[in-house]
Amino acid sequence: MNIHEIAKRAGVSIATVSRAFNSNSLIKDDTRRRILQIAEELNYKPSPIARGLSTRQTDTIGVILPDLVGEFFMDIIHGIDEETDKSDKYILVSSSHSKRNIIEILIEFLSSGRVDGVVLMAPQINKEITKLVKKSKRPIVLINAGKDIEDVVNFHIDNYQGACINIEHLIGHGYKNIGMITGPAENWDAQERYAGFSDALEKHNISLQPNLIIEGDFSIKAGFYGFMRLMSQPEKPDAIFCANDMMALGAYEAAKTSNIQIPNDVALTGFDDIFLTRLIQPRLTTVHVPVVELGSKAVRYLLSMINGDVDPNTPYVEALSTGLVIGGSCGCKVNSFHSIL
Amino acid sequence: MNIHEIAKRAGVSIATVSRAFNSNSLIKDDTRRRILQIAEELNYKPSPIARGLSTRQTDTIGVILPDLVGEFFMDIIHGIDEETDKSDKYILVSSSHSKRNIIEILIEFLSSGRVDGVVLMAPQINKEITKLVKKSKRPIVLINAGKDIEDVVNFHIDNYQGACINIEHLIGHGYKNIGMITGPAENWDAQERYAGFSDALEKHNISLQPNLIIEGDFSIKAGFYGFMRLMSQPEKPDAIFCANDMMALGAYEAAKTSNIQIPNDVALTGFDDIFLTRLIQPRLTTVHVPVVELGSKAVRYLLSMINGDVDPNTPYVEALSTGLVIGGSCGCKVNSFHSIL
DNA sequence: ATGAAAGCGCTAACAC
DNA sequence: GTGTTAGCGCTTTCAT
Repeated sequence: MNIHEIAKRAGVSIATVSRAFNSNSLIKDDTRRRILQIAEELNYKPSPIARGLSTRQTDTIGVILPDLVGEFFMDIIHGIDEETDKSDKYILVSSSHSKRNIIEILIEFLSSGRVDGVVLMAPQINKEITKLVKKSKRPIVLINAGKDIEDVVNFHIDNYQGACINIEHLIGHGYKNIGMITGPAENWDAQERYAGFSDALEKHNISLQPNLIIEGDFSIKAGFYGFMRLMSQPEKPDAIFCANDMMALGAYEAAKTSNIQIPNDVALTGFDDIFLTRLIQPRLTTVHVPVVELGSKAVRYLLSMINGDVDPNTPYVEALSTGLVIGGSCGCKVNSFHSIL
Repeated sequence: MNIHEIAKRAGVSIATVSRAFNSNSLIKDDTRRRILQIAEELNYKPSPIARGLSTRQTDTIGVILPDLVGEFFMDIIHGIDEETDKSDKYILVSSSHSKRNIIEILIEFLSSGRVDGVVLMAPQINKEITKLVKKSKRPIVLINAGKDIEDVVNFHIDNYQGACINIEHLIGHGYKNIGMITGPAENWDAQERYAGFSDALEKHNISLQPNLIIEGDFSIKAGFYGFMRLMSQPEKPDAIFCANDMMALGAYEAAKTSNIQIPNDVALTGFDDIFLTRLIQPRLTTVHVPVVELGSKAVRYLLSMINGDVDPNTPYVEALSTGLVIGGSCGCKVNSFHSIL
């Protein structure tokens, strides 16, 4: 069942059939209806592949992620799917978890004509990638590329602001000796969260005590041992900010092991708002990160680059701001239990 | 940069260039090398779109899922991605979460020539879907379609067996009054898990006590209230099998609320092996479900249907068997803590 | 072993 | 308004 068949049955040329499906052209309303009618009966839809060959448009968006495990990536995909769904676009998902590396996938996507544009998230955006992005014919939107990447289109979470509100909340509680278990030094999110922490303290004239800063790696384990070390010092912190929720969970375990009460003995906050934090007692006070929205905003922007609503060559950076989820771990009185039922 | 350009530079016809890239044809090894060499230098790759128009092959697999949130779906995608990656195939992911329904997506995928085959998971496979599947020109593999769906290709988790080993383990501990919080009656997984529970009891001559069976809906809430009801009866269970881990978590909360000790006062087991179960104390004894493998096995089979290694019209059903993850909640002595660090 | 040419199904000038 | 026709980039008979 192809365009010729429909043309024959409708007694028109294939061009007319094509016009009937590409609404904008000039074609008598009557003929269009008749053609669409016939097509409907024969269950005919123009082939996107063939159309793609002609128009260089495939109606599909490439999504490249560093990995495919974990809430974060799932939420990104979810956000993208929600948005592409509305515009009848499809998503081609690829991750660089194993042998294939990001660059290769990106090049393949771009040069093959498989996709009209790409949403790209890489563990770290380097020179090579930015060069590729800038000289690409197809639009590309980066996700979480780091806020220093400014000459491209980049949507990212405002980690700095998230850390600030987190710390200011702790300061509001009156804590003075605020410690932090950071993320890995080379990680950009981690750096921003640390910067927010440090600046928030400074802003409120609270001295940052180096011995209350411990470098972690975002793992439960790091949270566990980080907490242990912090609490076994002579000068203990009265509050600890964990750079992510996983480490906060490790800290909870450590607290339980050492019989330390949260928040009475020490307050605790996290970052990410993963599902798990709702289930522990007291519920963790953490920073909500709008990941689904990150995905949908990024792809919405990509779509408007594709259809020409915004100039693909104009750099654009948007930071999605975060919010604080209040649990009991910071010292607030909340009934965390109701939230899960 | 297209095939003509390469042909011109290599001083051959486009047919020869095409042959050079489609290894099987007969072409002088020398010419092939020269052509490939030139293509390499010019960074040329044949367009999959154009090739698709000719061959009706797109090297992409459609993946249709009921939703995109949650560990389960992520793991499925992960498994599929791992496998398609190896074969240089791409995956087009779509979910039917919102307005688009499964049938529409399926039809679109199949009729549009966008994909070479489909991995399909629907909340429930009905007559309409099976009909579509059977008359489809492109191969389709179902996931978790229910074990009664036998005239198609279907990979599913062996829920029955999982429930059996779970219950037999409890029986091994010596429990006699084993209760269950089931899943929703209309859910197929739930039915199988209940059947495994019931048959395991019967097999070991333990009477099933109707008042120890409570219907839940897989939610934390259902687990909470189910546990409460079970434990407030005159004849309490000495062990409770929750049809999924989420309900088990609810049960943990209920136990904590009511000051009931697990496993001393009552043993508890779950099903699914979600990440969370590793973090609670005592760690939950649950059934590990090989979801990643489910995805990769399904797509591997699909790929061999596509390349003709197996007959696409021969029905095939495979049940992936599950394993028991021993935590402390069933009464076993384990140091559950080490497992997370 | 290689080339010529006819598609694959559609779009988009251009012509009428 | 509608038809004709030349591509889009590739594969694949059929010749040679």
